[in-house]
Amino acid sequence: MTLDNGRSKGRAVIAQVAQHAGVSITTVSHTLSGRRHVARATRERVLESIRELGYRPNQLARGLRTRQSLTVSLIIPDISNPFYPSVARGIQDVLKPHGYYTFLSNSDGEAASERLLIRDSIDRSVDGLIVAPFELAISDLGPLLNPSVPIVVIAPKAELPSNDPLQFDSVVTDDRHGVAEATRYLLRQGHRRIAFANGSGAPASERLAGFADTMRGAVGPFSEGLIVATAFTRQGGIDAARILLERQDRPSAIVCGNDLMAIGVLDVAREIGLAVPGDLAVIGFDDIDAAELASPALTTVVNPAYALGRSSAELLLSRLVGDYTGPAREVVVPTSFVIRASA
Amino acid sequence: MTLDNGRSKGRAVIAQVAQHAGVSITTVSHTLSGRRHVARATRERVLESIRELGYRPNQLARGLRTRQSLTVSLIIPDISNPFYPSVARGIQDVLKPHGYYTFLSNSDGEAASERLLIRDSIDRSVDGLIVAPFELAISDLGPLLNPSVPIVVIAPKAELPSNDPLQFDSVVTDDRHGVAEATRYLLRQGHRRIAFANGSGAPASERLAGFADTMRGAVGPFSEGLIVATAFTRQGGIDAARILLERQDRPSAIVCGNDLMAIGVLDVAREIGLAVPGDLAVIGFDDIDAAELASPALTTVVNPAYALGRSSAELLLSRLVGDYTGPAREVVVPTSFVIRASA
DNA sequence: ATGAAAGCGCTAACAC
DNA sequence: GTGTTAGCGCTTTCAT
Repeated sequence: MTLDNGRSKGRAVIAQVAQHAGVSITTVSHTLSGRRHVARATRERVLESIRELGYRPNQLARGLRTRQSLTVSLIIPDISNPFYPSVARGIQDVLKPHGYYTFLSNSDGEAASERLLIRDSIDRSVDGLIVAPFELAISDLGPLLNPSVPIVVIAPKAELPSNDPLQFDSVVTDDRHGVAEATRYLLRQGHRRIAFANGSGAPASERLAGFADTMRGAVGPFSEGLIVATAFTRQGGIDAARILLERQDRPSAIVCGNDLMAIGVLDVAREIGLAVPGDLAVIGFDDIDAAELASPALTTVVNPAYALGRSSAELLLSRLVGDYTGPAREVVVPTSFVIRASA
Repeated sequence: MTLDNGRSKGRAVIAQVAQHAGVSITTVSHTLSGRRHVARATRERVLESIRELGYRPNQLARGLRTRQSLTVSLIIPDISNPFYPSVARGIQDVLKPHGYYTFLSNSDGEAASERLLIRDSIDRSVDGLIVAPFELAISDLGPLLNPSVPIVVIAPKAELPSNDPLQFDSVVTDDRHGVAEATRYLLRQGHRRIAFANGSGAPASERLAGFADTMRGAVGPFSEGLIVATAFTRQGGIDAARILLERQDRPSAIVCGNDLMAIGVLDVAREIGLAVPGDLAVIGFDDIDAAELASPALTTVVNPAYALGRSSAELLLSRLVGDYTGPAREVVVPTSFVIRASA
């Protein structure tokens, strides 16, 4: 017998429903999908069988057949970094209502890992990808995307050579502008010896540029020693602060690559007895929840994580549901600047 | 022609590899899986074809056939709640090395949503589930799990009627004990009017019990008014504090259902000019990153999120790889108590 | 208004 | 050591 009917245990499959209702598999399929008319009486009967058997369609099988898995993959550096949960939430809030499930993977910012995760995701037939690359250059993405699955990248607004066109949909924040605004604020307060505590990876360069551009414009060439790069973590901030604050001519203000680093800077300021903002002004980036909680509360550039998530998902969705097939788009999500107590 | 060969675009499939290498599909499959010996020369040829065509097996098809999707579903209330990212990270850190991908879904703590997500996950043929139920009672899970897919629940240690046995693998924290410890600490400091600001949902009852038990033991029956239940959020803490601190005989200490609430309590203490811990001692629960950052830094019960994640994934994994098929297990992850500045 | 049958891309008996 | 073939559970031509 070809049909494993009467399998009393386990999930019912479509063939059992068909037999139970006395119709063909095709008819069951169509009463479910509504893609073809089914006589009222037949439909009722099928529906009743479905209920009785507790039938639920197997999405794997469906996906194999339709080439649509209703699945999306989100690849970020680390969900433990408080910036990303909101991004993830924003994405899911727009995707879930459309029936998409989301794979979440942490790349730890390693290029090899990012590459692997993209490949693996595609192997799993995801319908789309949202990637926040950290080490991987955007130009590296192309070759990985052989079968053209839509991807949107979340990144700092890139200073891309204007000759090569946008390759992928992307949602970007104007990190450069955000840091510039923060730096100008400090300048206006009269600070002149301002340092920049940077992390590494994708977000680092634009943030640095925003700082360096502004400083050069205002005070001319400035000491290289005022720029130090560690990591985008609290410890990174601690390390950077130790270096910066040991200088004989220590800075009166430090702009940080992100809030986590700023919190680290606050740690060492407290440790060595520097009053913030009296002796040292500190500015962060991101505006994670903890920024407001730090003492003093962090003055920071807000990186709208949730909005970033939503926008990227909307971009992706427009391709998934097929109402957009045009060239790559870039949506810029504006940053803003929030003045609290640390500067 | 049955075989869609020469499809110059898109992904190569196994049949193309087979043809290119001049072998059968079976042989390709076996050189990949290693589940049957393939002559060295043949294998080399196949491998070369695979490389040349850039072939990658379709995991959906594989999953359909093998009934193993290498996929796990994680259902939590909200990834934006700072407690959960570490849980998620812990899970992924143990699952990913074994090839499992993780679906992440937010239930927002609604029973209907939790139920739906479990069903949908199963429809997608996940190999296992990890659920942190908020509204859904554990006993509600049974019916949803018709085809026995392994599930592990992350929950506060339940006071289950000792007659009915454990139904599912679970990893629990001894919330009751944790809160009791915190309460005893306050008692030892001489506090007598101690209030409890609770949230709602699964974690609420055990935490309350830990408080109430201890209080009754120490000071006898105490005013019901000292217990208020709002929500496990910062705003919930604010609401609770307003109620509690308006009393003519306001408490000298408040134990909170979680850190977010404690932070909210701190907000109103500051607002109405109460010194913490001088005028009011505050204790939280969870020890999220922000707890240390709050001012004053929160004295709190540490709920080891990352360990919870790891343990639950290990429990699940033991069933997935099939070396455990016994009865449901419960692993208790101990809480600890960290004394900082708020109490 | 409904069915038969082909096949999505793969694995695994069952041959030889 | 390798190939043939029958599915996994579904959707979708193509018939009638």
